[in-house]
Amino acid sequence: MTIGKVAKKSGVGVETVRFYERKDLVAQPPKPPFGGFRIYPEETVERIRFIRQAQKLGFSLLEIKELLSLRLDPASNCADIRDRAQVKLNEITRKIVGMKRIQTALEKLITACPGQGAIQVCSIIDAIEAPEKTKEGEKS
Amino acid sequence: MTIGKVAKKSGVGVETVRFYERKDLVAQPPKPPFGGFRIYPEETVERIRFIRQAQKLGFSLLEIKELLSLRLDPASNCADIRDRAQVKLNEITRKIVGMKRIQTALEKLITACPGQGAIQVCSIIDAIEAPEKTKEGEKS
DNA sequence: CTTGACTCTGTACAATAGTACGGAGTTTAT
DNA sequence: ATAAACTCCGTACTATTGTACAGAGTCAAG
Repeated sequence: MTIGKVAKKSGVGVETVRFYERKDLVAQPPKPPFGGFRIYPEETVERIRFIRQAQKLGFSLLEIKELLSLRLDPASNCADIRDRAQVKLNEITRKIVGMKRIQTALEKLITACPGQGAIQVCSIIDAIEAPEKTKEGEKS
Repeated sequence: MTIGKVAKKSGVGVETVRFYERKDLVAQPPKPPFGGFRIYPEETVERIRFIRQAQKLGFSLLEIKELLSLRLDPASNCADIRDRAQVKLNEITRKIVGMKRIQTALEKLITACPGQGAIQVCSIIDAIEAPEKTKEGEKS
C-alpha cells in the first residue's frame, strides 16, 4: 500500500499520515533502495484509526503514544508494561468517573426541565464541584 | 475579590482568567466607574474550576462553553435547553462507552501479563477496532 | 512515450489554548 | 508618602495538532 491508500482507508489526509510519522505515532516504512515509493502495511491503517478514535475520547497524541506503546510482545518487559498499563488504567477510570458526573448532571437537567418555574436547578457546574456541597449539617 | 485572588483560588494564572474572559467563558465584571480594580464574584472561581476539570476529561473550550450555557434559569427557553442538553448527553454517553472499551483492554492486558510467553496478546488497538475483526474466513 | 496522478521533502500557515512581558495606573503596608 | 505589590491593556511568543503548497521525482494508463 502507498501512503495515499493508507490515508484513504484510515480516513485522514496524506499530510496527517506524515505528521504522525514525524511524531513517531506510526512507523515510516523504509524507502525502496533503488527508487520508488514507500510500502505501508495494513497495521498502519489500524494504528491511525485507533489514534483518531482515541482523540475523539479526549486523549492527546502524547497519551495515545503511551497507550500504543503498551503491547505484550516478546520484546517487551512484562512487569514494566503492566505497571505502565496500571497507571493508564487509573487515569482512564478517573476520567470515566468525571464523565459520569457530567452525564448525571445532564440527565437531571433534562428531567427537571418540563416541570419548573424559576428554580435555577442544576447548573452543570454542580456536576464537578460535587464535593464541598455539604460543608456542615448534612453528611453524605 | 480581585483577579489575582480569583486566579489563586481557582488554581490558574491571572493571564488565564483574562484569556477565558476574552473567550467569553467567564464574565468580565465592569470596571468601577471612578477608577479602581474589577471586583469578581465567587461564581467565577467555580466556573474556572469547572472549566479545568472538564478540560481534563477531554472537552475543548468550545464544548465547555456549550455545557456552561445549559442552565435552567428564568431567562432561558426550557425546550431549547433540554434539546441541547440531550445532544450533549448523547455525546458524553458515547464517549463513556469508548473509554470503557479502552479500560477493558487495559484490564485484560494487565491480567494477561504475568502468565505469558510470546503470545502478542491484547494490543490496545483491539479496544477500538472491535468491529470488522472477522469479515470472511480466518486468514489474517 | 507522454500525460496525469501520485509520492517525497521541506517549509509555511492555521486554530486552539494558553504564557509572558512592557508600561502605565492603583492599592496598600510601612 | 513612598515602595512593593497588584491591576490593566495590548501585543507577542509558545506548544499542540494539523493543513497547504512548491518543486522535483516516480508510476501507470492510453
